[in-house]
Amino acid sequence: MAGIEDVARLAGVSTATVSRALSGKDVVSDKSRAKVEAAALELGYVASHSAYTLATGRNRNIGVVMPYVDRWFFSAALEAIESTLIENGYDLTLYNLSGGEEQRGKIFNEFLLRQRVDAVLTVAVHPNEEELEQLNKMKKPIIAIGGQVHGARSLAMNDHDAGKLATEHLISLGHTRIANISGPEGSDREFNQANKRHAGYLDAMHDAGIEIRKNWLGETDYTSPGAYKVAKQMLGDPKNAPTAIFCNSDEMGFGAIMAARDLGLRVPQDVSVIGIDNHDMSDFFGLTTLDQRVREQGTFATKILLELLLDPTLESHVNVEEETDWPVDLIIRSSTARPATGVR
Amino acid sequence: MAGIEDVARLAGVSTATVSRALSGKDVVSDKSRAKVEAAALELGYVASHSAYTLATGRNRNIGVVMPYVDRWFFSAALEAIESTLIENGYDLTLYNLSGGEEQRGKIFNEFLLRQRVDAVLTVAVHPNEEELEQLNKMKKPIIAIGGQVHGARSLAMNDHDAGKLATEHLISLGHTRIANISGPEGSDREFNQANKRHAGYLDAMHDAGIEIRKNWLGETDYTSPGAYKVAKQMLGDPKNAPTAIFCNSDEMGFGAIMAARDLGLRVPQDVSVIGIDNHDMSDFFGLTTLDQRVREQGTFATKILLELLLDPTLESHVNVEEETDWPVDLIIRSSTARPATGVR
DNA sequence: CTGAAAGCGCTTACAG
DNA sequence: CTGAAAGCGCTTACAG
Repeated sequence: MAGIEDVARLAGVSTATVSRALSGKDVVSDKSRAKVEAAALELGYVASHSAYTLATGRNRNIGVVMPYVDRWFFSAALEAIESTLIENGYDLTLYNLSGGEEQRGKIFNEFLLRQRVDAVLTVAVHPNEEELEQLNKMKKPIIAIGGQVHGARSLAMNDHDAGKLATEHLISLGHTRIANISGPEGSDREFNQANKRHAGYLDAMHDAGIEIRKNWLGETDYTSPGAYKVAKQMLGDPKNAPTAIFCNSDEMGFGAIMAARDLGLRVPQDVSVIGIDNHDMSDFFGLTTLDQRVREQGTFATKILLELLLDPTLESHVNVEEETDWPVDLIIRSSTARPATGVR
Repeated sequence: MAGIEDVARLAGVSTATVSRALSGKDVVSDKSRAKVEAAALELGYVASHSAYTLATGRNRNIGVVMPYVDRWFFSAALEAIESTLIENGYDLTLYNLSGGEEQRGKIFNEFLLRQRVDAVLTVAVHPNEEELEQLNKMKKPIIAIGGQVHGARSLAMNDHDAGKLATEHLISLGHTRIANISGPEGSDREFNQANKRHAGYLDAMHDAGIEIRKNWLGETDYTSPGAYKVAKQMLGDPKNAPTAIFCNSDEMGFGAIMAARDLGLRVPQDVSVIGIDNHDMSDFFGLTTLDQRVREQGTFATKILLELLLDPTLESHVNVEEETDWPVDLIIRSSTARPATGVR
């Protein structure tokens, strides 16, 4: 590999001039610049990144931390983040927390401290105080999407309001027998959005003066098979079957739709189903949902981070608490409709 | 951030001793080691990575290149690769090619040449000769999964044989009216496994002496909605409807199953469906498939790469062509069965 | 077993 | 506009 010395020699200038000409952010005569560019091209010169980093303290690299990468929300966010970074000349170093506590500790106490990243973007990860402090000590800005982080910038939809809105959609259609399939409580790997969405459901029902029956409250993991099982139980109940189900996520919604079908119930004539996410498969299932535009969320957060890194006064406000509510769009498809009158 | 000098001062030794004690691969007296470790712990010292890299030429970082990250196969592979790397103290830098030719050029001609990665793992990406040569010039080993790469190590299932096996499963059940839904030809972003799987289907049919009708040959992108549309056309044909469909991927299989159901056909009584992948949702759909154990593939390839990097004689055989066939398992679920006799 | 010092390959005040 | 040189923070022959 050709080094800066080789280029300097071939161009007949000093390494300082090569550096200045190639970086473009310092004054160099047109003649020198041309010579340097020609030499660099001829030698196929690309500046060594570690030397650049050691000299400048800048990495042009962002660390992305997420609890999973093989689930839709996370991979979609990752795709958008990565594309935005590449466009801006940045690398992306991926850390996933799927390896349990030990792996998590390694990532926060070792990997992120090697000064390999200029900033950290977390997706639905809740760093604890100690972890946050580590990052703060290094003066690395952090931004979170998919959930709020205390003491840092974050960008997320309002889970409570989303749960409420989804439920209100069903109520406005005339449903009163509305169930909710919610997620597991307090997992370490994720924000507890399950409870918030569920709370929104409870509020909407309360505001509408609807009493909730016990069998309308389902809980399972965020998967289709989980929701399938729960929905079948709910819908098969001879006395208390709901006419509509609000699922905490679209993947759960798919399960509910399949459960209804397998019971011979028509969606939406017999059962309405609404989810949250706007998963890539939701259109295929005809699932009404709240679009949280996860890719845009990823792009937006990345751009904020990139701008932050350009700010020369960053030092003074590396991490400030700043919660931005990310708006959601209600997308009506073919899985929700007025309940059949008088039936069931 | 504390540097090596701070640790040396606190421990009362030279920086050389600190380096040796912490790396553990050189002889240091127990006493010195203890002092150094205590000092490092007290100061929260973590070696700067760029300095390490500049001094040693090693990055402890692997570049992973894939055409998508938000599709199941890729995100599942990524998850496995990342976990394996973290366990071994390596970072993962992600490059996705979704931004088109320009982005691809940037990645191969700039990012990968910054000497930021020790090796490259490609997933279903076919570097062209020029790209491969660049990588070779840098003496960076490359390993590919999800498709063969000429001039490098690769690990992939045999797409032709997989297509043949899937078709033979249907034939062995007694089907003769077997359709294939294949992928689009020659996409730049992927290996052309579509044609290979399709060729396997053709061979199996030929070997069994079954003549193929024109409407049994479907082609669409690798998605559920695409396959749904194609399958509906096939199954609705009053004269030539198949009794079984081999789909090039599981996601296509989901579409075919849904299409059959929407036509009032029962799976597998009226129509059998088989896919390839063993997608996370396949169990839920009851889809018979060929499991290509993508996560294991990712882990396996990563370990090969890691071992390669430990080999002191690597220089002499950085990239040699070495194609390993990755075995697949036929997983029979509830979407395939003998055709109903005499019906239709 | 240990330390002084060179060197990795850049960038950037500093001086001209 | 340009060059000589210091410096970024490590590792590792080399000598003792």
